[in-house]
Amino acid sequence: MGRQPCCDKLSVKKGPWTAEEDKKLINFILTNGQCCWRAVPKLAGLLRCGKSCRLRWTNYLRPDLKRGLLNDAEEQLVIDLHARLGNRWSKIAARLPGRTDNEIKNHWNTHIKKKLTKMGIDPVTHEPINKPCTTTTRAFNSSKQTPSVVVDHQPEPAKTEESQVSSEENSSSSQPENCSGAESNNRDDDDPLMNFLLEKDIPFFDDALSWDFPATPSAGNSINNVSLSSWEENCAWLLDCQDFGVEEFGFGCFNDVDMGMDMNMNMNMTTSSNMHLLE
DNA sequence: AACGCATACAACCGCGAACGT
DNA sequence: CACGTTCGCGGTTGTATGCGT
Repeated sequence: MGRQPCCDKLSVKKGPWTAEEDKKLINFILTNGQCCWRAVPKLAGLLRCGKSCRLRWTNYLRPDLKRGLLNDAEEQLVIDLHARLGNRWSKIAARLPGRTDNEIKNHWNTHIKKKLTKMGIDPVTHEPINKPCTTTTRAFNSSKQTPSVVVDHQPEPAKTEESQVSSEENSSSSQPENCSGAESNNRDDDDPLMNFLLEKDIPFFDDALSWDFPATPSAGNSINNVSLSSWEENCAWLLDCQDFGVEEFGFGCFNDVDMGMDMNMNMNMTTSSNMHLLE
């Protein structure tokens, strides 16, 4: 039947987004909400394809994104989850509030892979390097850096792995790259912490405290000095948003609580790329 | 200062799943 | 149930920036 191109390639702009485009997209999404990405560019007056708009929004412009490098807790969590889920970045990202799959994927490829390799651990299989691939697979114990051995009892995909994750995520054809597809069997059911983590879509690591509506901006900073590097900048960003209609942006949720502390959480758009919005 | 290489990350592409008709 | 459309995901690429020589 042939796939219809997601957009008319000829009339679509590609490459880095400009501040103007960002403004248009933010303005549109916050005014109208996320609906039918295919229609967004037209309605927002952008010469981009819907796909590109969605990506830009979800990976970069969403106000609830954290910015900055993953902290140790997050990084360890990514490793743990990767050991269990493989390259299912979206699933991993779902456990890290404010982080995107793209961000985690990039961080994995640029930082964690190397780190694990240095530690003598194969970042793909999470097994010690130079160890031949066997039916025994390793997974990180959730609370420790050292890998814990989990015996792969049999090749048949055991349905005993943790319930939700397995049923939901094993349906994916993309098994982790672990040898002989053993990944699906290395979910240590006995690990209550990981079971909990994988069952709940709620923040649980230390840094998630920053999502608990810190009482004051300073309190927020003390909790999360990665993402809250510049509260003033966040304020400035939001104020700038007002210039192009943030009143209608639909941040109604912010009315309930102190604006400043909410921006700590939701407006962590402090990278230089975002700051171009201030210009 | 200039060049080349390495690194980090934003963005693109293609595929498959989900959904609607 | 078949087909078409849209969306989301994961892999990959392109480019800006940093660093060493």
